[in-house]
Amino acid sequence: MGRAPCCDKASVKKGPWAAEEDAVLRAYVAAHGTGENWIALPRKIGLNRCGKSCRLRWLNYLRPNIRHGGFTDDEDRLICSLYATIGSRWSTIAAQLPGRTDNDVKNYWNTKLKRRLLGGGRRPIRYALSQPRLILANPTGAGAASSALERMRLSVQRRHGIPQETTPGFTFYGSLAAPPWPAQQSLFPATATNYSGISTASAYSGFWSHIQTSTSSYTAGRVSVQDQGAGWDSSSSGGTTPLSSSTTTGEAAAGIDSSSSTPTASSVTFGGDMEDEIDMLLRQIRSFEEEDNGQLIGLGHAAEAAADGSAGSWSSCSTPGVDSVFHEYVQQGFGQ
DNA sequence: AAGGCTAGCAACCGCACCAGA
DNA sequence: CTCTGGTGCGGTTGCTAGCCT
Repeated sequence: MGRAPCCDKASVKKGPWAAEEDAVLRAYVAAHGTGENWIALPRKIGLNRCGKSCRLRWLNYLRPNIRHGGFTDDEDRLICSLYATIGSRWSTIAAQLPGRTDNDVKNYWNTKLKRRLLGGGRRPIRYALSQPRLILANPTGAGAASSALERMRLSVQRRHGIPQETTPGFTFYGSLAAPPWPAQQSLFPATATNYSGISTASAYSGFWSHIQTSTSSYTAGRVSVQDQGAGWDSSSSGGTTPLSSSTTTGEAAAGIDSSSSTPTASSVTFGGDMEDEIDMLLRQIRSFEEEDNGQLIGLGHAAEAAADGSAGSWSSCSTPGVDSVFHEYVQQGFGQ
């Protein structure tokens, strides 16, 4: 049984807001604030709009100190870094950018940054790329090379010298001879959920769960990671993987259209709690930064550099201060 | 000049979370 | 404890201006 709609969709006005509507909403919020019920607000002020639409209009457009467009290089880098770290948590990313809204950041990422860094996308690029595009050696499916996820994954694979798997799917995780981060070093006091209870496999899958667009096939794969990761201790991570399960089909790596499902909070978390997750992410960041300061593992030839630039290298968008951003994020109560 | 195509962006949709009844 | 309704969030869609052929 579905829940009742918040308003009568058939009777409320949709589409672009008129200047008069903006003025009415702005005047009301200026006088009464936003503490009241958004659902009841439009009726109260005589707007034939859905309450959610009013809220969205206010947050994304009418709110004071909103900035539109003109993203700076620093903002670009911060968005890239945070996206690489926490995935598509646009509200969290936007919280680090004063005056920016999650919608703005999301649109900016989807229309500019993603294309710039990863190439490809829903719509073809008309302009020439400054660097050659990476051609996947393993085009297992029609969309394999165009998947942003795959590009990110390949980027990290290259960074860590992980050979491309001929088997599609999540075997990437299992192919790690050793986790790419230092030994466990929790930033948090002991909690009910002990970090040591989480395998490197599930930790890594947790990291990727933030970057991966949520597809139905991926969700199936992730579930298998969770289910099986519990029994996969670090001592077994160098060998065969429990991830090459029947749920990881070629589709999982083939760049399935992300429109097939709506990601949810529960679908982007893993078997640990929030603190575990943040802890793991911080170590991941540190690991990347240590690599940047030292030598890249297993990348010895010039072709990699060219490929890196075209397929989405973290180094091209990492921000030195991302660690502090995350500390701040944690201190602020995980962005709340 | 006109039609087609694309990028950019505003807005909508649907789901999950959470608080209060 | 369960249910209900409001809110927040991320993904997707649709519109429009501008560019290209």
